[in-house]
Amino acid sequence: MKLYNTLTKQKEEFVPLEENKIKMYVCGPTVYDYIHIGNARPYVIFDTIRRYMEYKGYEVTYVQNFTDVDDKIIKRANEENTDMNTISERYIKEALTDAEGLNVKKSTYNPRVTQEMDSIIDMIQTLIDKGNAYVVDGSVFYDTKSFKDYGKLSGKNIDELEAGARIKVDENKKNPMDFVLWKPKKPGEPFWKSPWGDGRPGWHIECSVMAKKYLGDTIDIHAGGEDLIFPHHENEIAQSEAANGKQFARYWLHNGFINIDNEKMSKSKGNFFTLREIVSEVAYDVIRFFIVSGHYRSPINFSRELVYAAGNGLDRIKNCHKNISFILKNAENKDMSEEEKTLLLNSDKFRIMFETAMDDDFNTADAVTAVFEIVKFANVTINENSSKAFVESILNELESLCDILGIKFTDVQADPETQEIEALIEERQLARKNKDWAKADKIRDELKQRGIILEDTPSGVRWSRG
RNA sequence: GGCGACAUAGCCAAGUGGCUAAGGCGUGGGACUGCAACUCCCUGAUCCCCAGUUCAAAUCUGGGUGUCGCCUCCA
Repeated sequence: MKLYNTLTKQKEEFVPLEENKIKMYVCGPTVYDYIHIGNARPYVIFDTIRRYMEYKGYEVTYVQNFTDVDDKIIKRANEENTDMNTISERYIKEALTDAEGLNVKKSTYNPRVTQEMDSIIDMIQTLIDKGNAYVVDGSVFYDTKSFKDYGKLSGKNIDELEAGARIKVDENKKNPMDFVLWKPKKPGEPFWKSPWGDGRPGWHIECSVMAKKYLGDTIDIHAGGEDLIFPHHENEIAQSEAANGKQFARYWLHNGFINIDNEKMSKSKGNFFTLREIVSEVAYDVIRFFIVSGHYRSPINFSRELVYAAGNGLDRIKNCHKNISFILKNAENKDMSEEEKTLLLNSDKFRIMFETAMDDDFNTADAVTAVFEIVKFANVTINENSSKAFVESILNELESLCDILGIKFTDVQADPETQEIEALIEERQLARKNKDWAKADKIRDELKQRGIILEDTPSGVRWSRG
């Protein structure tokens, strides 16, 4: 398994620290609103990577934080005349709902900044003790000059950064590139007690702390959006490696951005969408399929047209699953024919194709192609005369690979409505037998009004909720 | 200004030296169907431009053009 490591800027063979175990940390959202469409990409991509690693037999400890202390959350709380916790609780819940909708597996841990204050204060104190941080008037700053590897992830040179610094310089800083670890409280804002006075932590320290607490000093994989490379991840390295005296993360993975109609999504451009807004028009699984259809490091463009095209492609996969599931129900329990045995032997190539793609830096676009190849294979080879064992085998293969990509298939469950629908289908079949096309079409149209799609096949009527 | 990414069919998107350049969406034609739907068959590329390296280049090198990102606590 090879993956592209931002730290070394090349694809490397993946070797975990501990055999068969993977410690993975993914930077999570700041919970001041519903997660946006851009947040959906790391959710889906790193979940897919996790699923693939688990499929390969690794035991993955997956940590994704929630940033629940932040200016934006405080601002939102003030706007709604409530407190920060109310806002963050609400949007953590909503983010988890969206994650579930996207079929993202639950994290092993979802730590929150507000619940890790003691550990945060401890690490800041360690940095001060080691001479990597300094206190000025209730603020604590990281001294970037004290960490000789500063810039190794982003490829930036600290002197050039200073020369080109466009940020307004805090006069308390020794150095423009120094960043805040602890900031003093402001009137009306939430605060915690610390040795340097009441205040709250800076943004970067939280991830260093939570990664250490839940995964240890050195972790296998640290992931997030590409915009986090600098300064967030660069600063995490500076904090963790200075405090712990060990390498922080062995592999750094970064996903590319989602653009909207070829433009960067931003509130000022008015092209900012929450996932919830999108989902009112396009299903979660279509969004997920859209995301895995491209390579995770490339930018992808989001537009109505492209998402609908992805939805059509996904329908092709779902139709295949529906069709062969339907055939399986009535398939004869007989020995596989010689032809089927030969075909089945050949079908191994799809799994190999899939794994080859995923082993090469998680090339989900090619993995999707492998799925389409199975779909084609199934559509061509499976029919009403196929043996049960053969159909079952292909179905399992399809489900297994789709599961890694997080594509799930919902069965038509037996419910109170089902009986009625099936009675109507019976009635229509009778009408068709009598060549009463008008009546048959009327029933089909009525069911369609209710979102029920009928399809006549050689082995009976197949129906589904559209 | 500093650092970096990308440019493949109408659209999306793999492929990083070597058979006829994957796959999907869409278009058009055909088969199947009572009509549909699903499905199947057929249909598509001077690989941004120029020069170079090589027996061989979409793939490597140089130059050009174009698009974009980070350097602003935005994934």
